Amino acid sequence: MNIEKDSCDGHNPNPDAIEIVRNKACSRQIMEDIAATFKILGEPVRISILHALSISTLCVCDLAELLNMSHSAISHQLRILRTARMVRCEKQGRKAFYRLDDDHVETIIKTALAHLTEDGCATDRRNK
Amino acid sequence: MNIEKDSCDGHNPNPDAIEIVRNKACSRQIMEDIAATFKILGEPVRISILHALSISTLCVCDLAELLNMSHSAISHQLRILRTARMVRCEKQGRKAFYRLDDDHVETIIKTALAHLTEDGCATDRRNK
DNA sequence: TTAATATATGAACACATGTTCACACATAAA
DNA sequence: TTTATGTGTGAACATGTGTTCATATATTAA
Repeated sequence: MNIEKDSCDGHNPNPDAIEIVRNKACSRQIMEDIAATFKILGEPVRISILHALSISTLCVCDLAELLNMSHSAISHQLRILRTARMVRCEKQGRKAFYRLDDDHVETIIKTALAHLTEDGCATDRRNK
Repeated sequence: MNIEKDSCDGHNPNPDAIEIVRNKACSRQIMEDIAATFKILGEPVRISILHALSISTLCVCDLAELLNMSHSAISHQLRILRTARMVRCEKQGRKAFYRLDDDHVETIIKTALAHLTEDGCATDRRNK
């Protein structure tokens, strides 16, 4: 099949390579789900919260104290993490104690941390 | 040490739990580096680009064709991925062929994908 | 009951960021 | 050289999002 300039005006994409990728491509929905997960992990505050909760169960005011943030801001972030099923909430009296929902998130974070620290990329990339 | 209401106006954080977390806490810089990595992975377009490049080396117009985006938009995204050392560029003539820089990123994405698909969380979470 | 505590949440604001547009730059063909 | 091709990039715009503020809800103490 001699496709050369069909859909591209002036550009010559490689139809074979494109076909190979198309056949192995995941659905757009999967891509968006993966990205949504990473987007939630893409805020330092949320990473700090998850890291703290991986060490100990904490309530909102513990986290506010630890991260030097307002209770409102912490609560907003916890809501996002709750909706994403990354943390779980258990009420005791008027306090709400949070902990990680499962081990998956911690695994992902540790993988990324290993990626950043093992080969010294963290400092290199900071100076770009 | 009877710390009870020193720095918190009206709230009673648990000083023991906070101390435990503080002792194991990573630096803020590490948190920001981790979050920065995830933030880059937090866009569907970039995930799609990385996924495509994990299958085959591709040039800008291949990616534009595949993802149905403008060459400019693709180029902008590739710049971000280049700066983060997630993709590498090799020029051949007037074309620029891109591929993944190393295996770390692919590993992280596959971990997240496994996390989303293994227990059917992807569909559950979409309906929140 | 009333007052205080602990958390949750909607609105508004400020800021960050992805795409588009225009154009610049580099390379190959004519 | 001129022309076409392939990519890179700055500016502007629109959109998304995190924090603050105010307020609401729920629980405990007095």
